[in-house]
Amino acid sequence: MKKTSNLESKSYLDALGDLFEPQLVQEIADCPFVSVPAETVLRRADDASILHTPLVVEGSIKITRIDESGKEILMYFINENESCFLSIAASLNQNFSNIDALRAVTEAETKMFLLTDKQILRWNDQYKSWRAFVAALHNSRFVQFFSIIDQLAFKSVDVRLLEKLRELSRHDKEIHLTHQVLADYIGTVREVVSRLLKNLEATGRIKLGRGKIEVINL
Amino acid sequence: MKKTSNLESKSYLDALGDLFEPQLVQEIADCPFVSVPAETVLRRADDASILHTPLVVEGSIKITRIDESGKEILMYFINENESCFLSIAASLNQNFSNIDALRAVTEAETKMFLLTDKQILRWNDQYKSWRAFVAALHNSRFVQFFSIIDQLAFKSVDVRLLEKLRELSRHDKEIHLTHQVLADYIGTVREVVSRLLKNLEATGRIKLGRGKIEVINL
DNA sequence: CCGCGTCTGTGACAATTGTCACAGACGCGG
DNA sequence: CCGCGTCTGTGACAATTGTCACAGACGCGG
Repeated sequence: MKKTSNLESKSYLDALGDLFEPQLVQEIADCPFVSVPAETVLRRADDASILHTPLVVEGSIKITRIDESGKEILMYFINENESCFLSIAASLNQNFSNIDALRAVTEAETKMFLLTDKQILRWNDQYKSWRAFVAALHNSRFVQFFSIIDQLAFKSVDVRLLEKLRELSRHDKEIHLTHQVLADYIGTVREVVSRLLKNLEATGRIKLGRGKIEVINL
Repeated sequence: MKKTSNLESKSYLDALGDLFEPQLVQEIADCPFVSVPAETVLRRADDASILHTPLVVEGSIKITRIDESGKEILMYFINENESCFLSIAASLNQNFSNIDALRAVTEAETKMFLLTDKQILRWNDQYKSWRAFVAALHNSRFVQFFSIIDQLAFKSVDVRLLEKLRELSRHDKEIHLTHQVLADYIGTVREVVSRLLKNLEATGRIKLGRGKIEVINL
């Protein structure tokens, strides 16, 4: 985690101007700005301490839930111009019941401002744009959680995999993920994913390579 | 749905005084106050329209999610001094992506004030106590959603049933629910619940009756 | 171009969970 | 106290999903 120059953060602040009042952008400018390499573990599953709330301006952070046995499932990503709704919730609620067993890892090189509890609490009273930002963030997460619950409660593993592949292939027909990661995304095990993918390949709907899946027609 | 007298709502307003500023309580007092009998369907799964946001002061509303095939799973309850986080979210976000396939049914006779979008939007800017209320509501739902996802992703049906029984028996050792309702709570089918309950009875951990389960030792 | 860590493939199998089809028990309401 | 709707019990079975064990392929880094 390296602190970078004020100069570098400048362009990101311009982009934040679309979200926040100038005065709030100014306050954000005074926050620590850090850049974190890809694949950095920001929070281990067994470590409930978060010191700062990240406001991500480039890259993304993958948040997964892990149970005692080590089984894992994807919860959501914190993308550009998003923040961590959980640490915001913790900041706004003194008696917040903390959620643990969450793991946070950067997907790519990720740049973010670090906010403190005090700031978040004050901004929530002071800035309408901040409240709108938090409300939108909550919405986005709620929608995702509904979707996860739907998938787990109602869809079989093969459908979950299919829909995940469709989602992933929306931007790029070539998906660069291992079967293990894909299994964690949908809450199953690698062997099952390998088998199902092999089926899809046999029917010509995808093409498999090491560490990648080429989507033909799903 | 019958409108009741201002007199009846009075005592509930006193209780709301613990949550909200006097001025906000006054505003709530001017909202329509209704009483709804038990087992009333407030919102069908296929009906996405909600006209008002309820602020429940007595009773509770069960919110379940239903998929196309009719399979159902319990999401959460709106209890006393709680509101519907989804319709609040919809009120606060013009571009809110609406969640459908949700069903709302009163569990008992339920009394509530009905709030409008406009009020919720204004209160959010105007009253700190309202913002705290909404934040606490969101927290509570997020915690519940995490728990549901955990259960579905990591726990087998028998464990889910066991934990649900433990939860339900916390207040009363006699649980008054049918196997079907219990199955919907944990996202499985009646036959499975019947079988698992029979096993628990065989090992002397519960006692079964028609429409009730007596918890001995779980 | 060798070696080794990672990733993928696959068979055999077990366990879990859901489906179907029915029987019978319960108890409310007349 | 009869009838009927609802609730529960259960067997037989199928399908899905996960487990284990292992083989082999890939490709990076020296």
